[in-house]
Amino acid sequence: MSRSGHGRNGAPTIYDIAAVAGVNPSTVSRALSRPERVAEATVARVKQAAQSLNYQANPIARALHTGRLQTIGLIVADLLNPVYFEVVRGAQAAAAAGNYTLVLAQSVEDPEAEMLAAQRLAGTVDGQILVTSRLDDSQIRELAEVKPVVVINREVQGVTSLAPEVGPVIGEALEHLWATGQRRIAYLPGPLRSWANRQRSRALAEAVETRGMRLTVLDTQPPTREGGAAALEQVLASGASTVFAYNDLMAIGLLQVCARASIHIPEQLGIIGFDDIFGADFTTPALSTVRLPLFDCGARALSSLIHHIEQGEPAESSHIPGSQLILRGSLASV
Amino acid sequence: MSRSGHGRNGAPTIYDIAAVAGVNPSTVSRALSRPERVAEATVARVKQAAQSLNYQANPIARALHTGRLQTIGLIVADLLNPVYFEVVRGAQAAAAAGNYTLVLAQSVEDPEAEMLAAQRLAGTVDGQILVTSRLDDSQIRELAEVKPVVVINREVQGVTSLAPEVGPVIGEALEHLWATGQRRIAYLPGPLRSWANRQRSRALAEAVETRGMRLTVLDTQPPTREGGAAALEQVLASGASTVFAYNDLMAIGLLQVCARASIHIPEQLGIIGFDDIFGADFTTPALSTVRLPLFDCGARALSSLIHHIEQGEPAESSHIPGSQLILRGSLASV
DNA sequence: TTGTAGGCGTTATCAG
DNA sequence: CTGATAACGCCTACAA
Repeated sequence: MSRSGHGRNGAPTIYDIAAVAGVNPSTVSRALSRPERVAEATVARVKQAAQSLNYQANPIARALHTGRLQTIGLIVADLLNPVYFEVVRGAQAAAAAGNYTLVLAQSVEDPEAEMLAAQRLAGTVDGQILVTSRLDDSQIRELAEVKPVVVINREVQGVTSLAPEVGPVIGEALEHLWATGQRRIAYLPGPLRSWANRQRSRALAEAVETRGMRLTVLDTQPPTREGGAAALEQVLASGASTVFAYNDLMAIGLLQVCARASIHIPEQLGIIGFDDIFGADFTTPALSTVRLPLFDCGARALSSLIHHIEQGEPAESSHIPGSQLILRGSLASV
Repeated sequence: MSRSGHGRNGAPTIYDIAAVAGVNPSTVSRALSRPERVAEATVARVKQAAQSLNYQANPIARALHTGRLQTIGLIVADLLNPVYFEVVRGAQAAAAAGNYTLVLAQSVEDPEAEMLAAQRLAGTVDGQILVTSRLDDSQIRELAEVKPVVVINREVQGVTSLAPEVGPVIGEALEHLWATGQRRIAYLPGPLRSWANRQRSRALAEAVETRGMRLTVLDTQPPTREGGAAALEQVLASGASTVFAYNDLMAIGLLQVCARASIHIPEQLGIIGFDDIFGADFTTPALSTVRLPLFDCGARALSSLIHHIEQGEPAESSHIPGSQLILRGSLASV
């Protein structure tokens, strides 16, 4: 049977190489993937032939057998949100290093779309990373039963969970505020159902308490500039001298509305956000913020996943250190 | 031969469905992919069985035969550059709509890395999109011979090329400048080898000429904030009253260094950039800029690619309309 | 060390 | 309309 003669797409196959090198196709396969089990001379001839034909192994055919395509799916809620891009970059870097390819999908902030995307992806990838997932714990576990899964910015029992560590850096921020005479803090929350919001809110409450400062938790707002701007009135009413916003977008919205209302930052009101998004230092004054180790989260998620895929056992959950307090003009300096 | 009994990974196959539904596996395949060629009753039974087994077709096995994995590769030079966000989003949206999955890769601004990524990807994807590619025309054509390719922000003979249209909007910008009394314009170029830089530079020169204004082309600078800041001296020396920067990053760098030098924007110097990147309106004054239809470019690239893949013939190259002049505080108003 | 002979899960061709 | 059966390209026992 002539199995040779180029595949559908015209690409050469191991059969073509076999013909050129004068050996059996299976020998070609071996020579290429396990050269130590083939005579040196044969390996040389095969490699030569492969080179001359410009051979590239067909990953799909390989995957059909091994079950692995060397791809990892990354699902983020919203590609527009610059916060996620550092995660993507970190993951991309680690993927390239481990010889994996990243497959990107977007959930559009919609749990159903996210589940759909995840299930579709599950067939094509060797593992998945969910960033700030909107899914239920049970849905996530369901996905994790099929293929290895790592979640970022979330904690799910039984699934490798990675999140930036925020306790220490929030403590550091409060030390700074204390040193500059601030005693009354307000927290402007984001989506109450968000795990990150709860994490930040809780850590802040704790840190404030241990220092004997006063915390006012404002009403929740959408995690956007508009949301931040909308909070102005309540911020002023709270009597707080510094506002911690759930994220930089809200902080910037608040900062800009203050400028329009001629409220001086940081003299009359200090503002600090989370994320250190791109552009956080474009504002006047530049925004102080907590920079999270998002690149590391992405990279770590990937290596955890690769570990799981290749070793067969899930990696441990952990809090990723490396959060930094970024002091800029929106907070008074010592 | 018992072909049934769940695949390697435990997932049910068409053999399992066949057993449950009491038909031949090939009938299952047909009932699922071409129901019109199978008796209604049979289709119903098969679908029922599939549902009850929670069957999901294995895309890899399908791809082995059809040669298509329903995936499209997107290679960008640098994921950190927010300019690309919109392209990615547009592509992602169109991909989802066309039932394709986006595979993302990064070239790290390095032609060799880009070629490597493209070649690796070529095996797994049905087509590729190169954004602001650093490759030679010949290398791109080489890739295009294997799988369909679309390039964005570039023009390559023989390959579908998509780029934002900039002529009209630059004309519009100059009308505005003219109306506010500006006559002497400077252009602060980005990388001279960049196709986008040449496109912008040429369109600007043409538009200035037809209006009898004066254009000074400054020395090239890196396309970063630092590059923009570094140009200050030359900007002042040029005597221009308005600077067109190659991109927003440079424009913002220039704007910020002006603030430090107490040069009033826009009274003493008008500044306008390209891209309308995230954060362009965070500055004081907010940056005027030319917003490019990047989302559309991404979406269009995808539909062109899908057309090519499914119809077998390449789509036409075109300039994508929809560029907008965004007037903010960094230019004087009429 | 190398060749033979399946098998991976699906689709497509060809009879029946 | 449905059932065999042969690819798709690669991998891997097993046999030689």
